Amino acid sequence: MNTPAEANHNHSHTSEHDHNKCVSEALGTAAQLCVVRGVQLTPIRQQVLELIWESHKAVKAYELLDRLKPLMDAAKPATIYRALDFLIEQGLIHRVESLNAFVGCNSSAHQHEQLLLICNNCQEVEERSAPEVMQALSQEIKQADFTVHSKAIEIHGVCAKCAEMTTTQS
Amino acid sequence: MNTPAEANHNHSHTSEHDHNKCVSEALGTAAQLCVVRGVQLTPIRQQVLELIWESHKAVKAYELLDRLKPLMDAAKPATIYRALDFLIEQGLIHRVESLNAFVGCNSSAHQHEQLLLICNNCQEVEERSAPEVMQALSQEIKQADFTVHSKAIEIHGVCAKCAEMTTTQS
DNA sequence: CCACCGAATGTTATAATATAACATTCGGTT
DNA sequence: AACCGAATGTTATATTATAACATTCGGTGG
Repeated sequence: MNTPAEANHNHSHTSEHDHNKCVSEALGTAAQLCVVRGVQLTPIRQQVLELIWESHKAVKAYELLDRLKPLMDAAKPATIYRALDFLIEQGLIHRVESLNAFVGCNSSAHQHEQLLLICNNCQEVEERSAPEVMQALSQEIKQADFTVHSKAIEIHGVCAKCAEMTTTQS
Repeated sequence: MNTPAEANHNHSHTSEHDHNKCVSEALGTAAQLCVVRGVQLTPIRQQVLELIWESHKAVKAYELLDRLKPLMDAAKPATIYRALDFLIEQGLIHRVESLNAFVGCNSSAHQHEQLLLICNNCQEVEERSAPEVMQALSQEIKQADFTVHSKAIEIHGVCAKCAEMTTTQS
């Protein structure tokens, strides 16, 4: 029932990782978590999650909308934003604040507050749990006598792959 | 020449710090830095910086626009966004990515990449240089073989002052 | 002096992102 | 069958941001 739809993703490292596995794991975990939590991963929500997972790039809401429309004629902005709200609440995706965009979360079951390494060249986002950073951060926040609700740690730059490509090719 | 305009800011800790000093220091430093760098802190830019410094809260672009209009009749969105672009380039303000808003930077002369503690209750933003965090972050980023261009580290929650108020008052 | 240049600003229009508000559907209960 | 709440449908609009071209203005060189 997890749509076959292998398809024509042209993400940059087709050769380097089994993206179908990424997707099926993400969807499988999401389904499990929702059952456990007693919340509904409806067809719309599942579809949006699947669209987000088509790549490891951050995706814009209206880009998702454009991609959803052919599949669901009734899709409107609210359709997307509601699905995104749900997926974020459930920790299944990250909102990338510095891009107003969204990306799948690999570790939705464990934790959701991670470092995001955002490549300005290929747009891919790498999550890192970075325990040392989080530890130092907790210390700092405690010193400031601040009560945390949420964290956004977003690093922009160039990923290893792109750095290599540009130094090699130029 | 640094407008006297003491005025009716109703920021939350009038009694606790000399805000006029904050403002005059910020404007003074900005003026110096711009001279040194050979860039122009024009009247518009200075005015916008001053408006941002009216409080320690993050301010929205269109809110600034509304406040600028009475002072400069020609003000339009582009007026504000251009001034903001300049101030950000010069490190004189921070863009708060998670709020699409802006706040003065206290340490424009030294460094610009800081931790922002954003109070969801009073909207005030505290900058912290957090050297241990930054150190751990550099390590982590190096391990990921990632080349940094910029960092946004934004923590949302409740500041000490607001936490005290709510526990005391309720 | 004046022709020109670049930086800043003025001006109009529109793109891109996001939410509000109310109507409808639909499965599950009473 | 009547009702309920969660999800979705639908229309409208608010909010944030940029594009594109015109104008101003201080300085520089002819």
